[in-house]
Amino acid sequence: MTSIEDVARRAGVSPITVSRVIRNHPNVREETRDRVRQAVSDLGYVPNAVARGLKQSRSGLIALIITDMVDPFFSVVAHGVEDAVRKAGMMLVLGNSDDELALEMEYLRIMGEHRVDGIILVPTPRPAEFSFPSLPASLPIVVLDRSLPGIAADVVRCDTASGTAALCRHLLDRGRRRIAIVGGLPQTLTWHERVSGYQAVLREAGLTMPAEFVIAGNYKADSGVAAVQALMAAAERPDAIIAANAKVVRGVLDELVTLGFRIPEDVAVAAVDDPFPASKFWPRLTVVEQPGYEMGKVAVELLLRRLPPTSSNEMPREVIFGTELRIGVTCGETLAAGA
Amino acid sequence: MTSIEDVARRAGVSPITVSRVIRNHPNVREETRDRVRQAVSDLGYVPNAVARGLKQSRSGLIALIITDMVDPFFSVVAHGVEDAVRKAGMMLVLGNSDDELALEMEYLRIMGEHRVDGIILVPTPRPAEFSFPSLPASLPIVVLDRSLPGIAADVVRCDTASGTAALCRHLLDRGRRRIAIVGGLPQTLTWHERVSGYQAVLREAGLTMPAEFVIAGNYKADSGVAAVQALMAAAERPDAIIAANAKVVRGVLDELVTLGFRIPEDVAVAAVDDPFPASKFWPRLTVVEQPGYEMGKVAVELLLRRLPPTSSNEMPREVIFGTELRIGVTCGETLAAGA
DNA sequence: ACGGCAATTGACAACGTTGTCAATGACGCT
DNA sequence: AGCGTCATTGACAACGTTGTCAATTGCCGT
Repeated sequence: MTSIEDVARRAGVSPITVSRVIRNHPNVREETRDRVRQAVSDLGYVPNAVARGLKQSRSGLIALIITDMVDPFFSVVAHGVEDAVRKAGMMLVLGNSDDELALEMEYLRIMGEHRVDGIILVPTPRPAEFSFPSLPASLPIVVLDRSLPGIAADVVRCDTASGTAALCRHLLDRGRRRIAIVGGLPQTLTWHERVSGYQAVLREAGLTMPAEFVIAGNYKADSGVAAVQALMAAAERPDAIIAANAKVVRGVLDELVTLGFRIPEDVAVAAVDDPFPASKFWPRLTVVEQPGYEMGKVAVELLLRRLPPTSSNEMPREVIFGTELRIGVTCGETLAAGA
Repeated sequence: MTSIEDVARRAGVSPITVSRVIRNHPNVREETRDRVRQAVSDLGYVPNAVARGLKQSRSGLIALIITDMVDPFFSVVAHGVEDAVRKAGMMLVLGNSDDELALEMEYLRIMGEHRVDGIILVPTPRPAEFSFPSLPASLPIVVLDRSLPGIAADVVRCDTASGTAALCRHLLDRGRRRIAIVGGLPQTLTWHERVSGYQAVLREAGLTMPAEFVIAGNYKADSGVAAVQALMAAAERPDAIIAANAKVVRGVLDELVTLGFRIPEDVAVAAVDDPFPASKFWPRLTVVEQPGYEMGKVAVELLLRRLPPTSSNEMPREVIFGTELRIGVTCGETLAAGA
């Protein structure tokens, strides 16, 4: 591999001068600059960011660890992160934890070893006593979408409690009276929020649902399938189902169709996150949308503030976004009140 | 940052011995090994992969450059790549070119500078005379999904010609006689393939479509919207539309609904790629699916073969996958033959 | 002509790791 | 006892870059 020294030799200057030309330092004579540029191009020299990273103790890498890169929500988040990282002149390193703690730990370790300059993490739930792997001290972390108690980190998330509440109110408005909520991963902040939003609205409306109408899962399609099977096999069936995210709603819809139920005549379906984002689609689901792209972008901005040379030591900051209700056709016409 | 030397000092050994312990070299006495491990843990030492990378001339990074990370197909491809890369003990660096040549070039440059060990590239179309940016020599590249003439690289792609042909035949079977195909990016191999599959079947069936029934685009939703507007404003409307990918079909469906057309009564809709993968969904689109996950996985395998120490110098290899037709409800009942 | 200043260029060392080779000691074999 | 072999450990240098500081040059004003 040709190095800066080869270029220097060819241009008849010292390696340092080559380095200056590459980094556009002002103090190089125009003529020297040209000579170096010529040598660079003659030799096909490509600067070595690894060596530079070693010398400067900054790798130029930003890590993103998400739980499910195929989930439309996280895929949009990742896009927001990618754009912002690139605009900052850095590179994105992506890890998919699949909501497995061991994998997340593995990634944190590897990324620490690679000296990424910062980490954006969607943490998977962990036992309270669980300790963080040894990371390079002062490696800034931004927690995204969920919470991670005991770590002093900036947080970016979305108020899905009020979003779910809006969904729930919409269903009540449409005359639904037996509403279930399904599919979120227990011990995640996001599932907890969604359930509280749901419960708050029902309490407000003076309604009580059977405990079996709240069914946790794993935020994946099979949770939706299993939940529908359980719900529709019971004596008292729901007339509406709120799915906890875009993948769960897929399972819910699938299984309802498979079992022969009509949507929305028999059961209304709504979801947090849009399985088919930014589209009116046909036929359109009723959903609340989180601003995933923005969330990713802001996470990067928070991270960059913590980086040298401007590295700020402010208190951790929490940025909370709102959601947007998008009404589709899966919640049906108004039914006669009272189920 | 604590370094291997600090650990060595604390354990009363030389840095090399610490290095051996970390890398599990066999030739270290058990007692020494323990002492070093203790020191590592006492000091919270994290090995520096940047320094190691510099010394060994391998970064442990694999780069993936895709054209649209939010597209369901590429998002699944990326997942396949991520899994395989992790299992190989490396890290994934992700770039999104947005089908812009300048961005792709920028990424290739940065990734070259970072000395990634290999690149998986979905190339965006480029003028024939366009030259590749100067990359470190011998940096292996695998071309994914499309083609990149003039580069000796392994290729992984999918035979969407036959897939599109199957879709087209299915539509003919259902009685459709005026079939349009829309939305692919001109000059991409994939769009070219899809159009040829379509044309081959029509030729076979002795049918001729107006030239306006083939409408290129940019593989994004707005291509679908624009195509529908053009098609449905014409005197002779199609009775079926094949969308070139998952995002285009979204635009197609949206715009058809917006304009008041019924699916499939007025127009059948089919697509290459599933906007909502691995689901029976409701209501189900008729699509041909590409095995994105497998494609990503195989791309990594091809790349790894080219890496030291086993680095193979075999001729470039091309792996071509097949597609699977999944029949949904958007192609409707059989119509009377003859439009 | 001379001191002072800015522009330009370079020497040296260091970032943290590991490949190569050598040194040391222990052990078994003849 | 003398030899070779193996396990264990370390010294040195190098990977490619850049921060720090110093040296050189040219030019200005007085």
